[in-house]
Amino acid sequence: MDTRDQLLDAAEQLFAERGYAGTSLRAITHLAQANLAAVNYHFGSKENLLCSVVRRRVVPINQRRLEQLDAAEAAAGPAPVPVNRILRALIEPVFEAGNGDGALGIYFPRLIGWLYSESITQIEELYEAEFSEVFSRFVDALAKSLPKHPRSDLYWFIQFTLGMLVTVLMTGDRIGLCTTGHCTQEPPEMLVHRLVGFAEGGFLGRDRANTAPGSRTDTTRKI
Amino acid sequence: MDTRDQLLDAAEQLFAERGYAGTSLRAITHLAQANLAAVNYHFGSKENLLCSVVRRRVVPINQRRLEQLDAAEAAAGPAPVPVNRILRALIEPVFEAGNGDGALGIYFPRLIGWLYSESITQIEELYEAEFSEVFSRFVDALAKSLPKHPRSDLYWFIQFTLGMLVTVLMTGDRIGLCTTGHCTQEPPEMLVHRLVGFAEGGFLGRDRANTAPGSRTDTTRKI
DNA sequence: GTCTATAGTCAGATAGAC
DNA sequence: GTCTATCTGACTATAGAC
Repeated sequence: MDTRDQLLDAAEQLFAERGYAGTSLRAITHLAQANLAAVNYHFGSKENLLCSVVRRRVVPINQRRLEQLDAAEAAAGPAPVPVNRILRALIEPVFEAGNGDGALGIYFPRLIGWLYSESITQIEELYEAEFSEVFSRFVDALAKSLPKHPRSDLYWFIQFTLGMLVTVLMTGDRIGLCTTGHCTQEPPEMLVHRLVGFAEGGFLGRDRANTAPGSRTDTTRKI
Repeated sequence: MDTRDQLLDAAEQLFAERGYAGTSLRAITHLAQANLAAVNYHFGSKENLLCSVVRRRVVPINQRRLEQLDAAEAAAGPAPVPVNRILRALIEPVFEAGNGDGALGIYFPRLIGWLYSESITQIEELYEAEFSEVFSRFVDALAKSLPKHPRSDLYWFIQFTLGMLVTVLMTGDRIGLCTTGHCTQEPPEMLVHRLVGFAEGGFLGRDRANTAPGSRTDTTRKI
C-alpha cells in the first residue's frame, strides 16, 4: 500500500505545518500525489487519518521512553534513578521519533504541539490509552528520587516539563522569530540537553531553596 | 459601539475554544447576536478581528509586566532583582488579564496558547512590535541577577518559561483530562506560584549543579 | 485500488436597501 | 450602522465507472 504511506507522510507534514482544522484533504492528497477520494477509501475520514498519523509515531516514542526508564532503573539498582536521567528518558525519545525517515522526522514534533491545542475527541481517547502507563511509571520513578515532594507536585512538574517540550517543538525553526533573533535553531541533542537541564532545576528547586538560605530568592511573598 | 465590543468578546471566546481556523465568522456573529456582515464592517476581515482581540489584551499585559519589573528594580535599588521576583513580573500579569471582565477573562489565556501554534502573519508582526521591549528588559534584569549565565541561555530559559506558561493556559480546565485525573484545576495565584517556583529552579539550576557536586545529578552524559 | 463527478454543506466577503 | 441576499469558492464525503 504505497498510497497509504504517502498519505500518512503528507498528512503528517501538513497537519504539522497548518494544524488539523487548517489542512484540507485536497492539500493532503495533492501533496501525496493521490486522488481526493483516497483518504476516505484508506482511512474512512479525516479524523481517522489524523489518528493513524499520530499512532504511527506515539507508540514507538512511548515504547522507547519505557525502555530508557527500564535501562536507567536497571543501572541504578536499588538506588533511585538520577532525576536528569529520568527526564532524559521522557524527553529524548520525542526528538528521535522518525529519525529513520530522513527529512520526514522533522514534522512530527511540531504536530505534537498542535495536538496540544486542537482538542479532537478521538485524539484525546488515544492519549488516554497510550499515555496512562508512561505517566504513572515516570511519576513513580520521580517519587522515588524526590521523596520529599508531594506527589501532586510531581504531576504538575511533569506537566510543566512536557509544556516546555511541546512549545519548543511547536516553535521549531521559527525560534529566531519568537526571540527577535536571539535564539537560533540548534541540533536536537542540544535542545534535549537544555530542556533536561532546566527541568531538572525545576524539579530539584525546592530542595535547593530549602538548603541554600543565602540564595537570591525572594521569600517575601509566598502564597 | 456596542456591537463592536460584543464581537470582540464573542471572538475572544470562540477563538480560545476552537482556534482561529476552527472558528467561523458565522459562529462569532451568532454568539454576539450581531449580523454576519458586522465583522467585515467593523474590522474589515477575520484576521483583523483576531488582531484587535489580541491587541486589546496584550498591550495591558505587557504594560503591567514592565510596571512590575520597574517596581521590583526600584525596590532592589542597586542590587539585582531576585530571580523569582522577575519571573513573577513576567507570569502574573497574564493571569490578571481580563480580571475586570468577570467571566470573560477566562478565555484569553487559552487563546494565547492557540496563537502559539497557529502562525498567522499579522499576529507575528504584532508580536514583534509588542514584545521586543518586554523581552529585552527582562533579559537585562535576569542577566544582572545571574551574571554567570551566558546571555543565550537566558533567552532559551525565557522561552522555556513562556512555554510552560502557555501550555498551562492552553490546558485550562482540561488539566484533569491530561493528567489522568491527578491534577485538578487550581486558582490562578497557585498556578503562578507553581510556575514561578519551577522556573526559578530551572534558571538557578546551573549554579546549583556547579556548587553541589553531591547532588543526585547524572553527569555521565553531557553533550 | 484508483479514478471522475458531484452531492451537500459551509466558508469569507460584498452589494445595496433601509 | 444594520440588515438581507447573494456571490464565489472550498470543504468533506460518497456514488459509481473502470
